[in-house]
Amino acid sequence: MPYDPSAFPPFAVTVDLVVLTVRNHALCALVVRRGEPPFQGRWALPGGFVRAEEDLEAAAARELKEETGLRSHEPDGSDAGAHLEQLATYGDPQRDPRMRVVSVAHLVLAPDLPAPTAGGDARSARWATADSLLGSGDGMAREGDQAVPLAFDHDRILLDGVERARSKIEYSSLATAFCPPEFTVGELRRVYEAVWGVALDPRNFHRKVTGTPGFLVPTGGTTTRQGGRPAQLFRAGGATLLNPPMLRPEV
Amino acid sequence: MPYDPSAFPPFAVTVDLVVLTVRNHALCALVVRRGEPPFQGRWALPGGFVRAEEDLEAAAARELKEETGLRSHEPDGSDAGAHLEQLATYGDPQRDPRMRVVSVAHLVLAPDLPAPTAGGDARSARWATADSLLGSGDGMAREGDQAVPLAFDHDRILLDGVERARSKIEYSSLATAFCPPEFTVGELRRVYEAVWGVALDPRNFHRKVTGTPGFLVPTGGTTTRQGGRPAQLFRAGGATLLNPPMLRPEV
DNA sequence: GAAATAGTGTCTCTGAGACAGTATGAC
DNA sequence: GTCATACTGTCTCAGAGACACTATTTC
Repeated sequence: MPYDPSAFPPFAVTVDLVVLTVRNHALCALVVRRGEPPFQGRWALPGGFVRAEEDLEAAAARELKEETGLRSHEPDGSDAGAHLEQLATYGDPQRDPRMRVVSVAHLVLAPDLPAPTAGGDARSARWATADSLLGSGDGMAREGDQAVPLAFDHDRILLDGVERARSKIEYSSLATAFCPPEFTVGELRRVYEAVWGVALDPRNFHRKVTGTPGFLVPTGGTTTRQGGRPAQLFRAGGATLLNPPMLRPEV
Repeated sequence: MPYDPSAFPPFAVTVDLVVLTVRNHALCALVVRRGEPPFQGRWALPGGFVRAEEDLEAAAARELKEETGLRSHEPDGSDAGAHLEQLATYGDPQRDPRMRVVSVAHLVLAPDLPAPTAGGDARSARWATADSLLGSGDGMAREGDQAVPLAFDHDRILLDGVERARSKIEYSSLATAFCPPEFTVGELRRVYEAVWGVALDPRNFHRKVTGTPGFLVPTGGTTTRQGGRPAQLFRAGGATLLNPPMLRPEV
């Protein structure tokens, strides 16, 4: 097939967002209720069309802002914005019943937030635990007792996003993206426990994270917001790749 | 922006391929010479348009077949095809000077092959070492003594593909995708050495790979094609994730 | 015989996990 | 005081890396 720009099939390109946070010791994802067909009334991942002169990452950052008010991280690392990275691209010809849509999914990791602000085209938005959305592996989202799958192929996209997050906090410092700017070792441990769904030994965890160079930087302050003995406050250090990595138990 | 399929910007969607192999103890990538503008006469990654009713992975497999004659791996793992996986998607509005093109890059890992068959729209195709294409980090492809960058943003795509391959053989059994169906421990070690650009201790490597469950399965045969004492032949075992992982030195 | 590659044994050091014990707050 | 959490120390075991040594081929 010659590379002929005048004869290409028409595609729509969208971005979809897997926005994850940790709330109440559980990994949660942001879902919005669809206001129009297809899948009207069903829950879906936030997202929308890429504009004609817009980069993919810019489109993802714009949708994130519109749906949650969150800013994404600046490349210089200067702000407290959420982490945003490209996840994967989904282009099954049948994934949207109306037309050919290729969606570039992005993964967003954010600290715990107030209730989401439903903006733009979303009738409503909410945080749902990843477990309830992914069900027992049957791809059904639980709403009350009713099992309803997410719209389009968003179950698959969410699963890929959750798995990316679970593996990436092993060898990178990304778990700090789920924490506020200052946090304790115990709070960071609860992030790992929520994302992996396991219990970790607090003593070994403490020794490990404080001993990994560049992971945590003490800020000097302390807090007792978890009760018990005051805990040192830390912020994320400059390291992005952890060496040695954090190991997920029972792999 | 409402999800309105009748008002979307026009996009072209392509697949580009980072096809890697190991030849003469060096990691090599497949490049094709462009026959038309833009970037006429320059080297580029193989690729082409996604067809109207074609899945992204199917388009990548089709382009691979057209440009190299290689079949990609069937999902049931029954054949000896090359490994193919999605890499990332590149959609800078300026990446193609003619129009808005979003390219879904795929990574292909293949055993050493005869000279590539230039098919379809490629004037010619060749294997070039990753080092020569990536230069000293300056993004220039060497041809003789002349430094010529790859077309479009293919330098960036190639770099991402090489980095994916380098990291993925650490924790998966994908290094066997560079080997013929039956291979020796020494041949597998030379794959790691070529991809990582390091020297590994043959004795520790042997103990490690033969001790990792599910990585290698002895076929019973032996070969002396490397000279010296006859070496056992192995084929890839069922394991895809290695536990414990192979560790890249000096990280 | 020399040279080359394959494969085993053994030592040391690092780090993960188990878990005892101490420190410091709220009540 | 009790309770909860933070933090430190110590033990054991697995595995990575260094490297001596043996095995089996070609020349």
